[in-house]
Amino acid sequence: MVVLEYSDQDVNRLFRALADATRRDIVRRTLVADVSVSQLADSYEMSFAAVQKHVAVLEEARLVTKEPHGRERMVRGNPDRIREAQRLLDRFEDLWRSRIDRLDILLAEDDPAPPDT
Amino acid sequence: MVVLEYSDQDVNRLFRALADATRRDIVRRTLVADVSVSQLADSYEMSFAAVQKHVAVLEEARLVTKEPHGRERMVRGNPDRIREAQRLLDRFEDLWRSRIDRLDILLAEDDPAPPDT
DNA sequence: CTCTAATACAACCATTTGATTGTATGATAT
DNA sequence: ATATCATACAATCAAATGGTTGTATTAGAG
Repeated sequence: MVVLEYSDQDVNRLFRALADATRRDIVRRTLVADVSVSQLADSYEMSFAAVQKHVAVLEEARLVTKEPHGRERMVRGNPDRIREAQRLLDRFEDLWRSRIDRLDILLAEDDPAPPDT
Repeated sequence: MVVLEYSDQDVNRLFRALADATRRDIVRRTLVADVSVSQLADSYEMSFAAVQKHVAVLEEARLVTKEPHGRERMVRGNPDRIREAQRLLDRFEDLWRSRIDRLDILLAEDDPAPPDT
């Protein structure tokens, strides 16, 4: 099994990009269907340039890709990157479970019968 | 089934807290075992106050809790909150899948036989 | 009781972030 | 050919972030 490794910077960018409501909304919309930057800009109460920057942050985080289509850029959500984020969180859960497991072993050891007699 | 709702602010804090390598490391360590703030501070190349602030950010995000134990505060990772983050990401995946499903329906409709004759 | 270790908290500072406006460029439609 | 729409990008700015040092408080050790 291939365990992909991520740099701290990379993971920082990923979670940072998700830490903004407008950006999360952009990701949602572009997972459902391809949308141009200007279509996105129409939806939010901020300047075109501001939306453009949010898209750029998402692109750096690889949560979306942009594809030129004539004079507009279609923004496409990247489901793989969402899954990568999920896998990163899975590792945290694994740590927690390993703690519980070790605790169980300890309890099993000194409660009913001493092990390995 | 209960669908919990989160405010944008709450989700922002959650992902923001995860967007820092030191903080992620603190979460990992405190999921594995309870650790005091000063024990944590010893591990990182920064001041005690800086580590204290990171713990505060994690606490605000509810990724850890602090429990007084004598003169020290034990920091404990909160696995439930990790799971909440995972569930938020699941919803993004759901959107993607719904897109695929709709696409499949479209393809099924006009390819082999027209539906509903 | 006194000293010290662990924490809390305020003030400060540099950098980053999230937004703005303005200007430039490229593709389309008329 | 030209006007316009979609985008890119620079400069600017206020607020938030991530770090520092210094001071105060509190609990435990000697």
